[in-house]
Amino acid sequence: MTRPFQKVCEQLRDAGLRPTRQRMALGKLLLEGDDRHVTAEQLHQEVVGSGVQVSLATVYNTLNQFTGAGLLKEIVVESGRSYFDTNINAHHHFFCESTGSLLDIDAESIPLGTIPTPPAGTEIAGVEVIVRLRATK
Amino acid sequence: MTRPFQKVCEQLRDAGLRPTRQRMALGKLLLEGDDRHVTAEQLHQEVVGSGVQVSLATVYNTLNQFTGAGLLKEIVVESGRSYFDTNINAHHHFFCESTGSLLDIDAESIPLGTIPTPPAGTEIAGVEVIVRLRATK
DNA sequence: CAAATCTTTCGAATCGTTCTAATTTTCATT
DNA sequence: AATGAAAATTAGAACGATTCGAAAGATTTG
Repeated sequence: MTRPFQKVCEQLRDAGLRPTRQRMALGKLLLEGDDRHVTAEQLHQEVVGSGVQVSLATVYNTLNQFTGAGLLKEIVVESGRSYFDTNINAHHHFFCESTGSLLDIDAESIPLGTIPTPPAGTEIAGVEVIVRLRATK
Repeated sequence: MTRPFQKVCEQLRDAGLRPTRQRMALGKLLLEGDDRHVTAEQLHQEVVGSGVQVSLATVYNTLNQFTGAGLLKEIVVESGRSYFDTNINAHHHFFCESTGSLLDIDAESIPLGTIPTPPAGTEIAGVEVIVRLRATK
């Protein structure tokens, strides 16, 4: 690849987001490479550690914009803390409360029967399974 | 029933919690009657409205103690807000993001296949399914 | 019934996150 | 390349949900 970050740049443009330095830096961390689960705080430390000056507010803004654009998924497993998942395919999670770590489970690994009909006036937006783990003694 | 709140009182004692005025007031609201989904803030307004002076901190403490004792289940569906469910049987939820309302789904209504084996050193503490709803236009 | 201990309580502090308003950057047009 | 307008970034304040620590209260023991 001659232009290594062209893909990230295009993803941003396609989402209607200008490829600013800050967004590119975050995009490189999030949109390339393996699937990850990050918190805003973690990501902020990481991007600053990589030498790019980005405020925490911008990290939050960007995570929310990426999520709105469908580039990320927000995962809520603990009150008071959000995780963002770079795997945007339908899938589920193991969540270990003692370590705070998330692990993907392929959607096919947990076959779901028919979901009951939702209340009138609503439709299903998504189904997520959280398998909570505890450490064995 | 001659002593209407004896049952609540016993539940508290069985859980190793002293039946204080505040806990009894909250217990009456939560442990009798139909299944409910409450936030700490909602419950606080309700108990104060019923004429019993209880601080919000005590509502939080009590909700956490009840949850620890298995009298309640904590449901996390939105970052920054916890719901507490008086239905402690295994079951799942519809969650409507636009109204913030939770609705129980019986465990049997969503048959789950075999759950993948959890990572070494951990065991499954619980499996919860959240069916996210959006309003139909 | 006083001392010692353990529990409960609530105001204040803390946490993660969002808002605000001023500054800086980006980008289309010249 | 310079211009201007729109969009993005920032530090810090503000916010809501939750937890903490010191003090008050209850219970047990001698």
